[in-house]
Order: sequence, then structure tokens, then C-alpha cells
Amino acid sequence: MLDAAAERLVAQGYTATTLREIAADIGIKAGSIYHHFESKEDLFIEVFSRGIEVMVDAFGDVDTAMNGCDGESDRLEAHVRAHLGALFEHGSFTAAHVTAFFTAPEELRSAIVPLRDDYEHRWNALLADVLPELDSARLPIARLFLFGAMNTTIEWFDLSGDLSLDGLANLITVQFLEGVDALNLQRSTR
Amino acid sequence: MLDAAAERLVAQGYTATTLREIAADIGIKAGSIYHHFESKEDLFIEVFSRGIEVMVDAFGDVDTAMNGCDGESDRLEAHVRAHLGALFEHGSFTAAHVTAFFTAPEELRSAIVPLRDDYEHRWNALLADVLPELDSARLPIARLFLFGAMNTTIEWFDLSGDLSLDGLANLITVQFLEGVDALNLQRSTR
DNA sequence: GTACCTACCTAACGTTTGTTAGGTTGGCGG
DNA sequence: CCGCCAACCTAACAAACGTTAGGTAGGTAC
Repeated sequence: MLDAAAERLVAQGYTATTLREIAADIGIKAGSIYHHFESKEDLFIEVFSRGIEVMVDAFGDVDTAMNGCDGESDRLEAHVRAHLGALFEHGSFTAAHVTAFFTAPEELRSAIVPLRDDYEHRWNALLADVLPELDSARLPIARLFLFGAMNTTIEWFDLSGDLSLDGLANLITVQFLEGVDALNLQRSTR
Repeated sequence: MLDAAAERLVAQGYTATTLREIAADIGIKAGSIYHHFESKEDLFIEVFSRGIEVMVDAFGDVDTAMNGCDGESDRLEAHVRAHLGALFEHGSFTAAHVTAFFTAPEELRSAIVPLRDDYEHRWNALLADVLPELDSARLPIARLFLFGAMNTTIEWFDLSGDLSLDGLANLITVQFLEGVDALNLQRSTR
């Protein structure tokens, strides 16, 4: 049911997604939803929360998997790969979060913001490690550039295309660290 | 009236924006809208079209203003500045387009796609000029990265803050061409 | 067997939505 | 002064929305 809600969110946004549609998707009636959630808002708070949860978990997994070892740029690439994985490989929760968060009413969003902030702080800390020479005032801006590049991939990237998620993560990381020209020198698309 | 519709669109998305709200914003009644447009869809097709029009015009102005002269990276930066200008300095049409396009119903979107494609092709041509050594298969991807960085600024950039639009355009261009590390070397925020 | 609980359904409620038919107003052309 | 037309209004329509009250089926506990 949460899955169905997330998929509808990605395709239609908050207001256009009706409880009757979600109910029909999983073979029940709209009223029955209220046995599990108090309101539409309540249901989607859960969906958005899971979207962040998936990202945070993926981030944490990378951190524990490679503590200390490997170079800093490889570490960044692994985290980019994890973020893309959350977007494309773990259901529609994260995708729903990224595309539909701003279509939700203000009261709902403010309930989610603390979780978002937590995730952003992890990235700030990571970037501070990877880019120790970067002016700390520009660090949030650099993060926003990176998020922009990663999150807009849901509007065009196709998992079944020639470019793999590993390849995409590599492209984004290299482009981010060294600029467009470096794209040519990169190992070929996997 | 189109202005009011665009502003509502930015703040609430397509479905959540009602004709009664728009009418109230400009001091008329909802039914009167139908004297100017055939339907809600029709009204918003006009809004989205203008959003692209503003971008295309801004792009064209830069092209004519600096034909031949100046370096290629300055030319790119001028176009980035023009795109940001369309987002922040010419009403809410372009901002509405970027944020709310995917919240509109499919039939409406397909009416707009040709205009979008036109704008994207202009950017592809520009990037092919600025980056002649870039593999042509990677060119659309590079453009999408750049669009991602530019368009997500509406979620965080504040016109009245310390960073000016000129400064932002410079940061994005440098970051795009040379990577994050180059941000430090850049002329200070204007 | 009785009590109870979870998961669902039916059927409606009040509200809001896009939309429409028909009426009113004011200004301009002749 | 008359006719006309654009711009607006009023008042309602059917449809769809989130939500709720009350009822039913099936399983588990004792």
C-alpha cells in the first residue's frame, strides 16, 4: 500500500493522487485506508519518511563498508552510487520524495524537514572530508550542485539503457570534481 | 491573470491550483476566466509556453549581443546568466515551468514538449561549440548535469542574499567546466 | 462456544472542483 | 441614440474529493 502510494506520487504529485486510486491499486476500498492511517496526510508522511530512510540507510552502509580505506574520490563516488541506488533500486519511496515533496502541503513538509536536514548534514560532512581545501562557505553550494545533478537524473535516466548506475555515478562524480572536460578521459561506460 | 496563475503554479502545483483562487487573486470570479480561455488546461498551456518563451528569448538575446567576440567560456557563462535571469527576473513563468511542469496532466505536457525540445537543442549546439573536444554521445548528459545545477537553484537561491545572480552564474559555469576545486580560485562573490 | 480483534466493506456526508447557461454592464462605432 | 461586443457576474450543475459511522467476515484466545 505504501508502495502504491509512492508510485502514484511520482507520477502525479500529492494533490492529484487520490485515496480511491491507491485503494484500487491494491484491491481494497478507499475507506479501508483509514484503518491503517488517520488521514491522507498521515499516509504520505510515512511515504516521505521512508524515502529519506532509504537514502540515509544507503549512506550509512557505504560509510561502514569502507571506513578508512580507499581514496577520497572513490569514497565520494561510492556515496553518489548509493544515492542513485536509493533513487532507482529500492522502490519508489526516494523517487517520490525527490519529485513530489514540494507538491505536498506545507504542514506535511514541515514534519519531514528535520529528517531532510539530517541527510544533508551527512553530505556536508562527507564533502568537508573529501574537499578539505574548499571554502566552508561554498560547501553547501557545492552540495546543492551535486544534489541537482543527482536528483534530476530521475527525469531522464533509464535503468535499462546503455549506461549503468555504476557508470552514471562515475560520470557524475568526475564531472563534479574535475569538470566536463574530464568526462572524456573517464573509463568507458559500463 | 497569467502572472497570478504562474505564481500559484510555483507555490502549489497544477492540481492544487484552482481557478477560483486565480480569479480571486485578480479580483474577478471563476466563471469569467472562460471568457479568455477554453479550459483550465488551455490556460496553463499558455503559462507553460510563456515560461519557455522567456528562456528562448533570453538565450537569443545573448547570442545576438555577443556574436563572435569574447572567449567560449565567457559565452557559456553569459548563457547561464540568461537562463538564471529567466528563472528569477522575468516573473514566475519560467519558474512555474521548471517546478510544476511534471505536475501537469500528460495531455498538457505533450503539447509543450516540442517547445522544450527546441530550447534543449539550442543548448546542445552551444555546448558543442564551447566543448568541441567532448564526445558527442556525452554532450546531452553534460547538458542535463548543467540543467540540474541551474534549475535546482529555485529551491534554494535567494535573490536578496549575499550572492548575486552574476556571482551564481559564474560559480555554476566554473564548477561545470573545471570542477569543485576551481570554485576557490574564482573571483569573490559579487 | 463466546468474546474479541483485525481487516475490510457499504453508504453516505459535506465540500470543492471544473464547467456552463444565461444575464448585466459599460464603452465604442455609426 | 441605437446596436454591438467584450468583459464580467450569478447561480447552478455533475463529478470527485477526503472523511466517517456503522456493519460484516474470519481468525485467534481462553
